[in-house]
Amino acid sequence: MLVAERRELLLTRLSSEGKIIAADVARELGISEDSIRRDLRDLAAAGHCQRVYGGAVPVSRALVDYRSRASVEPESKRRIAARAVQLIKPGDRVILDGGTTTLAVVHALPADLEATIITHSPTIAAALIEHPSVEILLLGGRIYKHSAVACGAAAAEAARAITGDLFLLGVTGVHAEQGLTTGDAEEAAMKRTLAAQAADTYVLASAEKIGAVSPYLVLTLDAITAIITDASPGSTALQALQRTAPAVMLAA
Amino acid sequence: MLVAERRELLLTRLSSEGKIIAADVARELGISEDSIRRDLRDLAAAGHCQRVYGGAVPVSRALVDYRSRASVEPESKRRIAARAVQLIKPGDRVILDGGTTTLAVVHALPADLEATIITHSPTIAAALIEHPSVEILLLGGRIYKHSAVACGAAAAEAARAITGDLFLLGVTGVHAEQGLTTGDAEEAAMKRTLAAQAADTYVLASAEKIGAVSPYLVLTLDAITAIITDASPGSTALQALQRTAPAVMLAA
DNA sequence: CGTGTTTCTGCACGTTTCTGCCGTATTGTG
DNA sequence: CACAATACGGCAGAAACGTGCAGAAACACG
Repeated sequence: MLVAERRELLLTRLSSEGKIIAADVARELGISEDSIRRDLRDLAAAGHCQRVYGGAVPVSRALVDYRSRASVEPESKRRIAARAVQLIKPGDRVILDGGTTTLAVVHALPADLEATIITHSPTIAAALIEHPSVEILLLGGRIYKHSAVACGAAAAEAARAITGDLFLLGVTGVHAEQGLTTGDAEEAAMKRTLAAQAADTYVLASAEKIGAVSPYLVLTLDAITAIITDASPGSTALQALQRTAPAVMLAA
Repeated sequence: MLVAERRELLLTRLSSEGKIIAADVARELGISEDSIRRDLRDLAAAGHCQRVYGGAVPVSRALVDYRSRASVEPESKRRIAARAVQLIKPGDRVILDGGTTTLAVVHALPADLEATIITHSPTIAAALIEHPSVEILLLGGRIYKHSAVACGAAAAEAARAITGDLFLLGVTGVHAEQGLTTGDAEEAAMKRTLAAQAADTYVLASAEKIGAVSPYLVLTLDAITAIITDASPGSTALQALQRTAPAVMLAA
């Protein structure tokens, strides 16, 4: 059996059964687990599957990436947020995406900043209420509990009624070829709509998002202004990105 | 079964049932409670759920925690909220006003309630995200910081696009002659607009609001269906109200 | 055909992760 | 306060992982 053939079989099996258990496949095919592990490692590197302990699962489930998320310390989000805040000029209309990274942006805003923050996240809006000077514009609609933001037709319509100077976007995957991706289709559409309303779009992505791919495309890399990340400059995923992305801003 | 698979199952179960009981899951899956506890601990560390004694509940993406905050709410608000919740029938479209009393209503909602909650308060919406089954419709607009709700032209327009079966209204003054009053003109107008969209309007007012008057009129008493309060039946203010108001429901 | 190179494969070894158990501490309940 | 349920940390065995290595197969090229 050819290697390529075997790997194809792995992918087929992955989509049909929703998972791969390395030990099982190795026994069925009569080859060592080492080879299967090597296959899975390569497939994962190519973005075709997600490696987990004992085997692999489809990328579509990558949103539950426990190991990497467990290692996400608030410190990295705080650094990224601090860098993002520097982009905001007094009087700007800032469109702020939902998510924990953008929530960190709220906490990083200078107390005397006079700007308008536009968001479709009730969580972000609720946090902003305590800020003394920013104006808050809330985009309404049906709340998707999965992502805790307003999505759908009503939210998109509300979004198209406004414009912003910059959009601070959060995604779960930033990949040199696959572009910006996230785990929910409606959410992806909403992010795209918001990006269309802003003069500049900045992506906020902590290190573990760099090189990752989620199921739904938000935007291609050429549609954004820059990526703000804390990924280490030496990482291969970041270097690949720097050859494709318009700009990469490193958060010290 | 893969570890990742099991943890995914836990999250699925968490969102579908609103909670996880470690002992139950351990028995069903035929593994030790220790492993489940370890899973829940890691998931909690990754921000996917919140650990509680005996298992886990959905994570608080909101500033206010769905459950724990309920324990620090004044007993009076809890009682009023409990009474108000009884008015909601499965499938209802409930318009929920902003404020601490209506926030207590969120915490008093049964976990299995299937209803649509419509609100112009980001705080209310953020708290509702924790609820396993209700649908949330957020009315957007400019956020007024003193009242922490969306008001103004855009919010009113969004409100006129929806209808509700009942409106749970919070005010700062309930007076036999002066009617229902509040402290902000824009806020009063928004409450009036919401009342117009609902078949029934119920006022939630703790004892100290009964007999009080604030600067801006929201509605006259004949425009509402009933008042829910915990005021003592003997108080003169309540007795005066009972001669004028359509109905007064006492929260035991 | 011969030879040097690359790729694939299995094995061995040390490391990491997972799991169940046990003793102890903590929490909830009456 | 007492009792039961639950949580936590440490421990040891098992399973899975990554890596380096060497042999085998496939390949490229003169």
